[in-house]
Amino acid sequence: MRDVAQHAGVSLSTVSRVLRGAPGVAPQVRQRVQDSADELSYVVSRNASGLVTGRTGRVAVVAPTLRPWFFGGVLAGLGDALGAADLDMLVYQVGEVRSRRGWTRALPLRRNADAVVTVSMDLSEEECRRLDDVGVPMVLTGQKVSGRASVFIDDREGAAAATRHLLNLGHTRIAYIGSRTPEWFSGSARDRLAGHRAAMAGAGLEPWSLVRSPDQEGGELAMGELLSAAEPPTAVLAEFDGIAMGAHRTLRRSGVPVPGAISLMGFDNHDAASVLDLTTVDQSPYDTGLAAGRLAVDILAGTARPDTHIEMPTQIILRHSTAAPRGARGLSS
Amino acid sequence: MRDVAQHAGVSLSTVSRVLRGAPGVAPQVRQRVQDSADELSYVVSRNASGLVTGRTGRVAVVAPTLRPWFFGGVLAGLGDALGAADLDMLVYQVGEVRSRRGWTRALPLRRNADAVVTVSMDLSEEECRRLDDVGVPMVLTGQKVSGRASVFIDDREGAAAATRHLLNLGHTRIAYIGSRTPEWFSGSARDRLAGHRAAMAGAGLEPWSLVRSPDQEGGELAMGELLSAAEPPTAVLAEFDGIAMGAHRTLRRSGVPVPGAISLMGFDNHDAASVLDLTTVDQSPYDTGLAAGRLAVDILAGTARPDTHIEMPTQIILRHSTAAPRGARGLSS
DNA sequence: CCACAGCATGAAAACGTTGCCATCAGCCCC
DNA sequence: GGGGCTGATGGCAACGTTTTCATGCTGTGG
Repeated sequence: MRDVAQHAGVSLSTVSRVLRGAPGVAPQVRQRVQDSADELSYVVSRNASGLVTGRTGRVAVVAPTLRPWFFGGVLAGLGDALGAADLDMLVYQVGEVRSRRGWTRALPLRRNADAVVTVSMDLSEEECRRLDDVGVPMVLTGQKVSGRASVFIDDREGAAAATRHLLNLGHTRIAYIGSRTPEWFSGSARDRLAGHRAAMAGAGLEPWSLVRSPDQEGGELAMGELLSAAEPPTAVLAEFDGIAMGAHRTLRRSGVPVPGAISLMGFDNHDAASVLDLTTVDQSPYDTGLAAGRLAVDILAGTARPDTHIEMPTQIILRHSTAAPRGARGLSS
Repeated sequence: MRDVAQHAGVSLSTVSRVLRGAPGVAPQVRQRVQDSADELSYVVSRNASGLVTGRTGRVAVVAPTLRPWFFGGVLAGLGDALGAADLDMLVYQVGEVRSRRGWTRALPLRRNADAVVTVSMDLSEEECRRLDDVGVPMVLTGQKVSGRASVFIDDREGAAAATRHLLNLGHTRIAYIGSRTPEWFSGSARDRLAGHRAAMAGAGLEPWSLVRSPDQEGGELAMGELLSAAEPPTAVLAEFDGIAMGAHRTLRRSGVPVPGAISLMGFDNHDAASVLDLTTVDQSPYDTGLAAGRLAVDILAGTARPDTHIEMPTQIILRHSTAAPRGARGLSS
């Protein structure tokens, strides 16, 4: 910066003003400084400016993992929203050791980010409070916590709608394949199961749910089990597309026609759902990320309240993996 | 930090030494300072320390987009590798406007990151040179540029091996579906096509390749075209799994059995490839990211040369979408 | 018993910016 | 024509660290 000042023949203060776009600089001088900066291809160090302003120009994004397709979409949305506000995006993967190191890892954020966005972290109340200690605004995605900025979908209603779709087609023997890890039953897994159960209860039917590992294999195994039941289901709703894909695989291998003998439905609208012609509940991770990013920006700007809740829409995507059960003549009503 | 010093009853210097793990502090004092820091849940500001050391503790990751599954894997690997070295990961999406803003966006990195990792950016020589101006070490992934640290797979050989697999099964009418956007023919697209052509030439066969848009739809359309040829192919190799999935969809809709009538092969081992039982060429984006992250760390530490090349392995994953053509009795030899 | 080495510790400068205050010039109005 | 106002500009302290250098203390060898 000193070099630029010298090159333009002005003081440090003036260069700083120009580069910050602050007022109080003659247009002519402003231009000259701008040119000098460009010529020396100079950019301000966020480090130094952050030191004095207290703002870092960075937003931390915390996710349990980055591998699944879902997170790429969210990150893309976040990146676009934050980039538009000239904020940089710091990405942290806290991994499965969250219970032990989770809050420790949160600390490095302390004065190194202006805001924190969590992605599908499924934080407990206590963890939320611990993050509050970091002292920066926080936006949660994938979960809804009262009093805190959240961007989420209505998992409960999504699963209920999916179930109603199957019910309306005339199915009565409907099974649900859910997931949980040995130590973790995620909030969205809980909500989807609850939504399914509520819809079943609404139709006066007994729920029939299996819980397996949250991956394709879980779906494969669960479907195998369902196929060997005394009276197999005529429709299956999976907690998410990955499970549905596993189930689909078992069905294909067993020669069970979909939707001929069994209707299959997923949740999330995974990239590959269209390949399998899988009926599913669509949600857009990109839009979720975009909304969360914008919310973070607005909270920082003071134009949004730090307890804003944004519900993202879900929508049933009808493809060809669901149909009326054999022998039915249409809507059950 | 001052608070910690006061709390522990020592000077700022000592606190700094302890927190940096620098030698020259009595074990007893070290412990006391550590405890104070923990109690006040204090962490150093990377901003301030970077200001004086010149190191930012951050590595910038630049990708054209973050949406596709591939990038999530790379980011996960990078995050793990960088996190292990206590480096933070800054993620930038430069988008499709790369031609215009590409080098402009590179500038903000100037003194805000210790190293730059590009992911599948397919940089030209000139763009590389422009990035050199940033003045920090740079690691390229998804492309091989001599004289610069690169992590890549051998796309050419992967495609050649895939082609040989089909040849060995006895196929002779093999089509290749490649991709390009109106303005962009990526390096890996070029290499895979070249590898396929070389293998075909090695077998004394004429290549038969189509080029479409780089998505499922491109695959669907191309497959439609192939099916209406005078003599359709008995095997199809797609540049990547997304295209193969599109092709698979067309085949399914047309009632063409796979691999009964047509063998289909992809590239990349997409999450969903296993669902379709698609034979494909495996590469691990996670491992690529991990290797690139470690390489960046090593270059920063001075233990790796900044022109190191790392070739990641590819491997053919045999599933059930490829088989000998009808009427063949086995290996062609 | 003295000199000196070696180690633990503290003091202060420096890093690159911003923000406040002072200065200065030009202008308007009385 | 002078006083006060406005707007442009420069000087300087401060931000929170690291790093260098100085200082004091302890133990050791001559």
